[in-house]
Amino acid sequence: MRATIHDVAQKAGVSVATVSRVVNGNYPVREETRQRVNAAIKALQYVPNMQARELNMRCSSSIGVVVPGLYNMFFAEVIDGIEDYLHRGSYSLLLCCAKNDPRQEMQCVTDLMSRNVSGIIVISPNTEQVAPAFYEQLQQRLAMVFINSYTAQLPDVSLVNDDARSGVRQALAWLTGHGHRRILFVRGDHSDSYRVKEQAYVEFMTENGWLHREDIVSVGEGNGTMTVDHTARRMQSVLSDRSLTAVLCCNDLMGVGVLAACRKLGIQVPQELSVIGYDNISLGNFITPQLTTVDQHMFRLGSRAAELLIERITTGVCHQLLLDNQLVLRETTADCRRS
Amino acid sequence: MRATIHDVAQKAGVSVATVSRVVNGNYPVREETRQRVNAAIKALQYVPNMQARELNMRCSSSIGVVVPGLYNMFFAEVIDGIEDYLHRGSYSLLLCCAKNDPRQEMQCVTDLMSRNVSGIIVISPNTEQVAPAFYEQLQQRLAMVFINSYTAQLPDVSLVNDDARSGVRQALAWLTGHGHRRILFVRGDHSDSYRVKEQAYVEFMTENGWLHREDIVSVGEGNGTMTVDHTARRMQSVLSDRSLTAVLCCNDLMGVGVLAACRKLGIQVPQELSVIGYDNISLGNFITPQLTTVDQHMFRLGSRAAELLIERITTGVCHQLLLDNQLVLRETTADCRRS
DNA sequence: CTGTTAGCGCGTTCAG
DNA sequence: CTGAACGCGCTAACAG
Repeated sequence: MRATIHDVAQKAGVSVATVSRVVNGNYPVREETRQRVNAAIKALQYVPNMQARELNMRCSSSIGVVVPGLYNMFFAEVIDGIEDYLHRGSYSLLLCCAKNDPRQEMQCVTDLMSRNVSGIIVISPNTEQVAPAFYEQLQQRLAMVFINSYTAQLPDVSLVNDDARSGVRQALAWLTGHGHRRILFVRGDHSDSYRVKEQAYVEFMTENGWLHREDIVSVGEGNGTMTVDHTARRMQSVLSDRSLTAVLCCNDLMGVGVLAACRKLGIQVPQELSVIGYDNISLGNFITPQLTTVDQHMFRLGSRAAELLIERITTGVCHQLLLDNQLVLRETTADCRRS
Repeated sequence: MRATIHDVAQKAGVSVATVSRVVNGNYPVREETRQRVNAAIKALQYVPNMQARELNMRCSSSIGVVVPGLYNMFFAEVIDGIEDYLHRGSYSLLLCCAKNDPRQEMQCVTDLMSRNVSGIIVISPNTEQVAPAFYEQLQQRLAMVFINSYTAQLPDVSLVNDDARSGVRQALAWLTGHGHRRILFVRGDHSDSYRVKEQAYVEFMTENGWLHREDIVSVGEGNGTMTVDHTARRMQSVLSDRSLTAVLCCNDLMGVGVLAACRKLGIQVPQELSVIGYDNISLGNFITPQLTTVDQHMFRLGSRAAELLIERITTGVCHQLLLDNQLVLRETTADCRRS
């Protein structure tokens, strides 16, 4: 079937060691021999078997990435960043979808481990739901980086986090600075990041004495095919409370859902209601009115995570990064018209 | 570091062969021995090394997927379908982004090959631009499936194609059936699928004597971050030709770009101009007016491709599938108001 | 400069 | 039912 190093050696009339040397270029080889070997390689279309090489060298150049799903463009953009960085270091990327299910998330990680990846990046891990001991056991045996995980105190896991608290506060500061007081907070289930954002929301609103517990609603699954529709449907009843003048959503999919509901209910955005999303996926740019949102710089989130993973693999050092974000004002926000 | 089969054997006081047998459950092992082995496995947190196993068994349970990029949700949804199918068969997915560049596409394929994948799925391959011999050489040595490739006559490569000709004809039939005659065709560069769609367009328009060669324009890169903006900018001049009454785009990103241009130019959609996209990514549902488009059933495209790849790997048989698609009428299409 | 050899971790004969 | 030995394709000493 596929040519091996032996075939090449035989064809070139040299030993396997010599072939290995010209392939890897790590030891001197006489020019003429090199030529012969290269000719044989070309003739046989020889491609080195990494699997064998890595088995021998006790290392692996593939790394695993676990995502809840690909439906939310957020994940695609983060993966893009990861892939871009890894590719430069000639690592390769093993992708695994956890389907927003903690059980499958663990399964993915073990799968990946058995495939001998040298490290794993988990995007938005469900550390709350996953058996608490699970990641704790693993952290010493496997290099891991979590993106947007806010639960675990795992000293041997690197973290790359969007500064969700700051993002939420920026959004709320803008809204309250423009007169809004009753601000609906829209979150989803099963992700640590929703919890952290809610915390930040509660904190901010409490500080100012504006908290209404009933202004916090969940729309269920926040990253699925149905998120926009579910949100839109859920909002139809919620938004009938016309004392609300603004909405802050945990991601842009929900933001789009809110806008859809407004259209159906005849609520003018931003005149009657301001809406802010979170993430800044391109979608927000394409809709009308364009969605005001908090930019997470998803590509950077991914590439920094890849960077940290490689560092953790090669040096053992790990870091906790808190990346800044930025409120992007577009067309769904305006002064509060009511008092 | 990681426990090996030897460590387990030693701890359990048996031979490596026995451990292998209880792990794989393919040979009889005395119940008591099995228990001892399992205990050792648990104690050592032993995870079999697939890499070694597969090297030994001359097989591989990972398959490669090459995509031009992840920016267009089309690819994410196709990958979703692939991953879903593969996961059931406990295959795993090695992802590689070709960045819309034929050179990198070849690089990706060789990379993946050296990682010993047992097969590769290439989504929207650049068969035109890739060195023609490249895939031809490979087809016997590696199981391959192309998704939406319309060029190559490669007998050993399975194909899963959207019936682009039919999709384009459905769209044009609807438009012309509703009075439209001057229909702009918007395509991008560097993808075989654009060429095929253009062909179908030319064919259809010629049949009816309505072809204007100048009604075919390219917006450059069709799957990038900038596609929507580029399209929008390009359209500003193109759409000044007010004898055009409809636009057919090669994908939804371009469709959204056209809508953006219309908004800027004050062109009423669909009253003054009908717009049809292609793919049916969720985006089209979220914008206003909602985009009429041709649904490619992307998830199915992916899962069928995975299915064919597994079949090709296990039985050697390959197929060429032409999947049907469906015009989805939404809010960007209407009767032609001009004569 | 080059060839020989010993594993990397594992599954699988073949003997017991 | 179990163990010893071989080899998957490759790299890294060690000899020449």
